[in-house]
Amino acid sequence: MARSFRYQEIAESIRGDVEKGVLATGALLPSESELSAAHDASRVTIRKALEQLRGEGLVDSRQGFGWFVGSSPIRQSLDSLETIEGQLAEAGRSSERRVLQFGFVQAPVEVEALVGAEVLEVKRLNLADGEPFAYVTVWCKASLGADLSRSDVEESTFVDLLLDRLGHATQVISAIAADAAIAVALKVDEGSPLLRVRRVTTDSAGGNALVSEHLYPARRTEFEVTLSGPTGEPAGLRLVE
Amino acid sequence: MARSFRYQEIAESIRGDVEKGVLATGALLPSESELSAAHDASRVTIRKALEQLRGEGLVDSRQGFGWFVGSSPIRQSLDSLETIEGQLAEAGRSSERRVLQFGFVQAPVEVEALVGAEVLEVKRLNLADGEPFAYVTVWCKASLGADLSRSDVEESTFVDLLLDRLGHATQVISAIAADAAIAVALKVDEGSPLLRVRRVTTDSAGGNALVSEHLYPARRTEFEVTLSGPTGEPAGLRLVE
DNA sequence: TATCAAACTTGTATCGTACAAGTTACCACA
DNA sequence: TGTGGTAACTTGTACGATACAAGTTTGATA
Repeated sequence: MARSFRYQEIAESIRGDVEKGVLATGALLPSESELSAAHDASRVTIRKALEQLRGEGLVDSRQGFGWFVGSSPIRQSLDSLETIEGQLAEAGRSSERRVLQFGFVQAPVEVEALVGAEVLEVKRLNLADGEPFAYVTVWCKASLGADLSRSDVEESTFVDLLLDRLGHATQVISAIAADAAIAVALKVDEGSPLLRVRRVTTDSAGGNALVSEHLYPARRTEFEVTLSGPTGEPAGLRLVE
Repeated sequence: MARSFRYQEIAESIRGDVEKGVLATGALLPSESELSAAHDASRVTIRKALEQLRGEGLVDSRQGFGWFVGSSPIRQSLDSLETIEGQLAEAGRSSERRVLQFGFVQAPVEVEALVGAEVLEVKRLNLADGEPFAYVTVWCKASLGADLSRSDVEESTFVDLLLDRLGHATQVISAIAADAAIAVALKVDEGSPLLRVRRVTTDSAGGNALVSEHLYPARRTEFEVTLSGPTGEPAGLRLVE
């Protein structure tokens, strides 16, 4: 299936050595030059393999010192967790998705500026184990929405449906109080806090394709962010239920 | 000061061409091969320069098509902004920090499990332009907190004070309703939604060092996340005021 | 007009080399 | 005996060349 590259094979080989060998954290690996000779590959390729394993938390290195077995097996599992999107899709697949509204409408002002005046508006309630989990509104650019049916959006996520036509996304996480209609749908008290995620997804050409708003009951939902260093970039972002 | 590399010089040169040239978004750049010949550098170096400019949002590319002037000048400034931590530190430096409580106390149960029974507890109100901006509680492991004075934490952030002794961090973003005491401090109505960030920061050895809770008025604060692809990892996470 | 192939483009894997910068071990000298 | 300098390692990174995969455009041909 997936083409196998030299550096991936080497990464697997090293992973095997590390896992079956003494797995004492801190144990030193052979130097890049030695690995290079042993696997008959250039140092560049060896590094690529090692950095992949570093990404998984299996090994780490210090300049001038060497590569050693990683110290924190907890981070390892944390980092390999899926992102929000993956988890949302997963939750969506394994649970009920109830479409509350489906049709072309005049876009709200703040949406019109992004994807045009006429949009496909879909309001959807996601349930997990029978309990309402998220209240989602998607405004989809008319040209993209033209091919979609109500049962399409009931069965799959927008991301799945349009995967190859979408680019990157920007999310804004905020909190609001539940209004009456949403409180009923999500089975929470009116005025209780909700996590709100507003997302703008671009199409492959760079224009805006989707605007969506996701509302989660705060009592049942949290976002978890892992930062690689005290001042570093987030290494992963996931939805915690 | 900063050593100048070939690819950085080339990036500057291309940036100049793009900015003074026709800045119509979508305008095509010379191909990598042509740039390679023009600057007498290998394609690898040209690519590195172009990818740096892509990181700034100035240019973008499509496989088989070419490099063109970036389409979204807004994203440009967005992406170059600092991460949450940087912004928090920035906000802290340029504004008032009022210490409400400082002392060693018995840790709350959920904190005790992470950093031990006795902790340095600091409650702090951050203000920007005289307005309360965040209500922060930090529980610091006793061994680390022993060296800190009240004026230390009033003048600097914990991250600044302990920078070289801290490792990575995990954040959880959630929403809660304001209780009476916090509503007064943040000048919001009791029961109004707050964004809550709970963070566990490890020390360099991998153990837990700090537990903190940051509360932001939801009406004034949001978190923004940029995703590199529809199902990709978050490329950046920042605090939007 | 519709289709297919050729000639572009970027994307990525691989080889090589050179040098900067951090770490360790050892040897000479006070 | 201790101390300092240096040599010999290590990783980190810049740069070069090449090969091929894969997407896009263009033009020739049926």
